[in-house]
Amino acid sequence: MPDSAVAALLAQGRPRADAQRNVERLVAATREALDELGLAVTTRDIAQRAGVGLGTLYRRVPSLDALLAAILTDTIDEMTERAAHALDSPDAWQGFAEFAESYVQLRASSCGLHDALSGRGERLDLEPRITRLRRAMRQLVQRAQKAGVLRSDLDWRDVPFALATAIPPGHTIGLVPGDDQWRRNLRIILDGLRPARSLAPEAPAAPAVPSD
Amino acid sequence: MPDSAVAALLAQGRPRADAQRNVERLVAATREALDELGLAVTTRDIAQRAGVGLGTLYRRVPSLDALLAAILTDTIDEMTERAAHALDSPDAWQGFAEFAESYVQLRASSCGLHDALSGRGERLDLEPRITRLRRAMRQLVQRAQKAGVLRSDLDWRDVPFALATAIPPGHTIGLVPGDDQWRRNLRIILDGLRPARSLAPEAPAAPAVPSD
DNA sequence: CCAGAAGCGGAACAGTGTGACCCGCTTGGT
DNA sequence: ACCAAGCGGGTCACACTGTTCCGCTTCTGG
Repeated sequence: MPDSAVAALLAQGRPRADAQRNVERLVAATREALDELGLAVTTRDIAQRAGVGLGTLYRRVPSLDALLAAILTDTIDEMTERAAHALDSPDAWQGFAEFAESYVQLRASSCGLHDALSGRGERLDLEPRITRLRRAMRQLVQRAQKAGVLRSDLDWRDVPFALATAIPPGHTIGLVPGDDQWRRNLRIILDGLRPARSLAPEAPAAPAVPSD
Repeated sequence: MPDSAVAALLAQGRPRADAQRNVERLVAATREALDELGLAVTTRDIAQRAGVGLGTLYRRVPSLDALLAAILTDTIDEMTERAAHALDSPDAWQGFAEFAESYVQLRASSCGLHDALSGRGERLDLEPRITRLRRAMRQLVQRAQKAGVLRSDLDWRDVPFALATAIPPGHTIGLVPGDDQWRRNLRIILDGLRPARSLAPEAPAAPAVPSD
């Protein structure tokens, strides 16, 4: 039930057909704007994307924050479900890695979710849902550590941090991240999370290449 | 000459002693506020920290942006100098790793620098200085790759991205990052950047631990 | 087809926070 | 002791926000 919060927010008797259509547009537009703009979305951003006036937005929705909170609640709950599902995987590493991929992908593709999970947006009161997600991720990480497929010299909390940081923070030193930069970062991070593999020799190659 | 831009901005004949003192306070306060608040600093933040009125700020400084740009220019130039210095290290990996550590540390400890290098703050026209830093980092990375001490299956640009992402973006799923979280992340990332070390067996341990 | 209720758009409002300016008072240096 | 240089912070103009309101339009049931 990944849409339950939004459904609850917009519950109403029997709206007119055009009103129903506008509500759907509004929700879609909000998701879109939230993805692109993060928690800095404004009512005008949303109304414009939906091709709708401000009055229409406020007809169905008590406030902007209530709308954002409902959408984010559903998104977070969906992540939690995925984490719980990953616990069922027979392979502890594969379960973890697959979850990590979809977790990072979702965070990378939605600034709004990223903002919410990064502690911005306390005004939305999402802590209870975030707590559920955190617990599920903890189980996933600790299972992998106990199975010996994830470094045990780390606190489990280091793993969520490492995953969260796979998302590029905008540009970097003038370089524009590709849409798949999160995947490239995640590859490095997942490699770094595997148990120490003979800790490569300090300097196996030539000491320095003065050329260039 | 890491203070040249600030010095140039504030150049003046022979200010009165109290005026000179206030300018110094102002610069120190701006650095501090920039570290804590990032590019969102306001004139009031700065004046208050300096224990000075707004009028005093505008006496010496043409605009807030000019002040921020001068300070950030000097900070970026200092990073560039460190990168250039690291190129002199006889050990390509050590030179790279040491630079990486101070680079990430500086970004982690100064929101303002992090903002600037993350592409926020185009209004400040820092591109020329950022370009110099980027070039220096490229040399450092490619030297390490040629020396065989850094994975060669990565584009050099992936490395700045990986380093930039070591900085935790605020909280994560409700967990508060410690002051040294960047160091923990960096450790994972640096391990992931070393050449493939026998790519650990897929699942060396028990398939799953249903306990917990 | 039509009446009237439901719905609509967007101008308007109130609040906040910003950078920048100015001017009556204070202070340092000669 | 004089007075220019310097100071503080009240003030202005503006940008932008969430929300409300109301005259007009559109849907729908009979």
